[in-house]
Amino acid sequence: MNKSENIVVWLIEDNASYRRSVARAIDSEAGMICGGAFDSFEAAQQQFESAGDPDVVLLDVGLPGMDGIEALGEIRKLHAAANVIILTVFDDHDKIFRALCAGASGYLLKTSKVEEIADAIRQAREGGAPMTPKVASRVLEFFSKQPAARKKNSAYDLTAREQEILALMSDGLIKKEIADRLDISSHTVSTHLRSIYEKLHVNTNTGAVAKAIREKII
Amino acid sequence: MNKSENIVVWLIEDNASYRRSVARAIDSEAGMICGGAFDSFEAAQQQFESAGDPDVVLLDVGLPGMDGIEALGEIRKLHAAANVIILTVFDDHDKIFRALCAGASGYLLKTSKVEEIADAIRQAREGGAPMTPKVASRVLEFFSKQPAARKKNSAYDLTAREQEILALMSDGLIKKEIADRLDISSHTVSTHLRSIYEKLHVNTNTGAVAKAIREKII
DNA sequence: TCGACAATCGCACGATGGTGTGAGGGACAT
DNA sequence: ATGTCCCTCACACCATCGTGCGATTGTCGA
Repeated sequence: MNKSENIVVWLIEDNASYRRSVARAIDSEAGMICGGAFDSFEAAQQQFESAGDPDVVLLDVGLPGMDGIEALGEIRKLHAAANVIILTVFDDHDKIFRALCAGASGYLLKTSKVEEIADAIRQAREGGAPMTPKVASRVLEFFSKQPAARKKNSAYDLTAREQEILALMSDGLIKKEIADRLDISSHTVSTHLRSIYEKLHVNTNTGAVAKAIREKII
Repeated sequence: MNKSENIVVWLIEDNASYRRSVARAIDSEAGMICGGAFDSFEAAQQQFESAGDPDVVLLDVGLPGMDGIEALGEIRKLHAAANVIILTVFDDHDKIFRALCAGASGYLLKTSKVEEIADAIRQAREGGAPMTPKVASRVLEFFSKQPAARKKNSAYDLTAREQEILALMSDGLIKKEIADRLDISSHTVSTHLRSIYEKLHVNTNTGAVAKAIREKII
């Protein structure tokens, strides 16, 4: 966050009048300030060093030039701490899905009232996921189409702790890191892994990870 | 929706005092009414015919008796039109994920203020997905771990040999076994793995295997 | 012809992992 | 109360791995 209490918001939007309108709405809101308004990602990019760091970026994914989703990826790389909220007219499944996968913190349609944008910015800073109802329903739809809500654990009878450790190892962590993360001894991790290997009928870390991911145990 | 303008809310929650507190908050809110407050799903079930139909159901997944997620499924079957909002103390990944897959319209933690519950009910009726920030961040996390978007499609530029070795390691083979299988020296396997790790930006065998499988490189 | 690169092989070091063996405490059901 | 899990921790031995530092081939395009 910023040293001041204000949330610094950047706006990347090619439509000049809409951009001004949103920028004004943000500035008139207490607790936040529009620190930059750009008509393309490239324009914003040049300011990333000179103009301080944004807390929140409002991004249109229908930008000319670079594809909006790629821009999102770039922003995330340049600025992992910033929350990126998509603000666009597109509500198709693919754009929404790709944006969320690329690390968007929220997804608003331009049908939203400008006053609601301020709320969304605050929500995003609190770890929330501000979404227009229409977008939210598509996200829920995605989950409800997920098959079977994941059955227990495919007959391997892993305990909760074992699954936890297996999951961490499948993220590439080594024993010591897992031990630190769970705040237990690395010897204990070894003991759990021993049980996991036995239950999965493998005898290497790679074998366990492969089986875990392939059979969707984790 | 109901013929009246009021949103009819049912509450299934075993803690009596919390139940009363929430019921009161709903009734005191304009535009909605608590049409039923039950301490278990079974109790609610008996009223499903006699007591009219709820528009929204607030459901605790930590109920005694039937598992909350199963109850959610039952409610969805008996009442496809109702929005079910989970209201619980549990914020673990598994419960959230299973609830959303089972068709929940929202997921609130009991740390929420009772006043926020009314907002959530309205959001749900508008097709939104009311979620406590903590829950929302877990949902986002889920998407950001989806490989779909970041697949520039094998943008990792692995050579054929590297892919071959990565595939074998993802089957649980160790270096020596891979060397034997390919009829090359284990040192050579080491060299290839070195390149693989560099290209995938990992530094452990498990990390490489996890990335390989999840991003469908192999 | 020359450089870039893939594929092969080697050695050595320290770090990490797998496994045998052992143990204590807590939760829970018979 | 007794036994059965689960989780926890410990030590030791050896295998395996990650990596820095080499090296020699062959292919392929510039």
